[in-house]
Amino acid sequence: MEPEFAGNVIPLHREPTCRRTLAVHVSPGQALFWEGDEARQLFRIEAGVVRSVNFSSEGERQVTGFFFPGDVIGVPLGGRCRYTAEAVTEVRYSTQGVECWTEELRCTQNLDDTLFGTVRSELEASYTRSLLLGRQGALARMCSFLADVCARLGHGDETVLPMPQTDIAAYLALTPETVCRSFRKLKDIGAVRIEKHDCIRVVDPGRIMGLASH
Amino acid sequence: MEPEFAGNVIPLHREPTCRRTLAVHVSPGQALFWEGDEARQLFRIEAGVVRSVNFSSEGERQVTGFFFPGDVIGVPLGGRCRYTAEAVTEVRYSTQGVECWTEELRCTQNLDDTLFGTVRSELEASYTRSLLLGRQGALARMCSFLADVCARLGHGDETVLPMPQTDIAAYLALTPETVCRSFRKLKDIGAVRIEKHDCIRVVDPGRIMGLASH
DNA sequence: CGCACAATTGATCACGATCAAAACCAGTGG
DNA sequence: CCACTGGTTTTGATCGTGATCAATTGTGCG
Repeated sequence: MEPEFAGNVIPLHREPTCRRTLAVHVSPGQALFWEGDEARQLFRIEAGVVRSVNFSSEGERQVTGFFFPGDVIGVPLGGRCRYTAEAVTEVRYSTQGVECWTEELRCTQNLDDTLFGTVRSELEASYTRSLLLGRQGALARMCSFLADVCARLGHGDETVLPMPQTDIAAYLALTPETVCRSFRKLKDIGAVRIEKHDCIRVVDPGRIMGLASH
Repeated sequence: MEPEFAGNVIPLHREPTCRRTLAVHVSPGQALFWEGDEARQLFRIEAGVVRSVNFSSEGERQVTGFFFPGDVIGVPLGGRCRYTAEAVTEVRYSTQGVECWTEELRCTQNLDDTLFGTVRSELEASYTRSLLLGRQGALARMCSFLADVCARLGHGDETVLPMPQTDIAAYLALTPETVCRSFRKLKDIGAVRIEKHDCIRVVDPGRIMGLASH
């Protein structure tokens, strides 16, 4: 696209030519992009929680990942979005054109940071869930999940889960009933506290991690 | 040609400076690399089947993916190998240093092909398994898996499964017994044929795909 | 208040895990 | 060629967990 670099050379360390869109807002339930869309931009989550959702051919819904502030999603692997990204909470995000990103890739010195720093969110997501669902036992899955979320949010010792139990169920391939009952067990042990029916606080991550190993 | 690019430009379409190692062989059960190793090279599978294996903290074994000729594995996401790669059958592969790969990335015109063409194998692997394990019902999981393997191997209509049932079980988070019984059902239906106790042939992919949707 | 939806609790049931044992197969050595 | 061994597959019987069905409570919101 740049006329001054004809044919076979490209600049190194050039300033990015396109800029980042700041402060876009979406409300809970709304989508940032849809499965099958052409992937034209990267989405960087600035605030809030996003879930990735996939529908099987039969209309069966799966939540395949959760994304938090700092995560970058929408990487064009194969040119298309592989899932629908929905806001779980109120969300603020910024976007960046893919051309801009690939250009950055070319210009950067340290590919490892630029490339995998941004792509990592999505990759870790399927990787993590794949391992999670490999565990058998509802409680073990729950605890692995909770440990992971606490680690990623990193709000010190106590963490309030930012997503509803139905989403957790869809993510762990369990029913809402089973998720609820598992939370009850954890409450009885004293690993979590359930305040206001909707707001679950993890108070003993250590205990959780112990149960995760089963 | 070379000296005129001083400082801030690099040539495009330059010939790679490092070459590919050809024709390395490993026998069934042997590892190409280990989980936790520093990722120093890419492995391109030329012949045979490779499985990726992860051990949880408790020593629980999970097969997280299968890789076939043409697939490239060992991409340094985060600098380290995230799994152990074991040969399922007799395997022939070639390697390429990561520096060489990142250099290619810089030189290439079409990032999409170069970058995601090589990285895709691993990504698709966790992505696919994540969705697979999300399905409930042993038979649905089995059939989704079989459909996927047939599609990737693409040996026309009939496909002979190149991995033992124990590996399939570890991949689908099922027991060998359950996998065996599922195969029996598929045999009774006429979707697969079991020849020689060890060698399973998929004869009706259409039927399989129907059952996959459940 | 009334509506819609998430969370909760209980009762029942089915599926897949588990335990146990036999059959099958490949490789090795007598 | 046959006996022996180790690993995978197969089959059967039992058990436990999580799905399912059903109903109530809780919660946010117009």
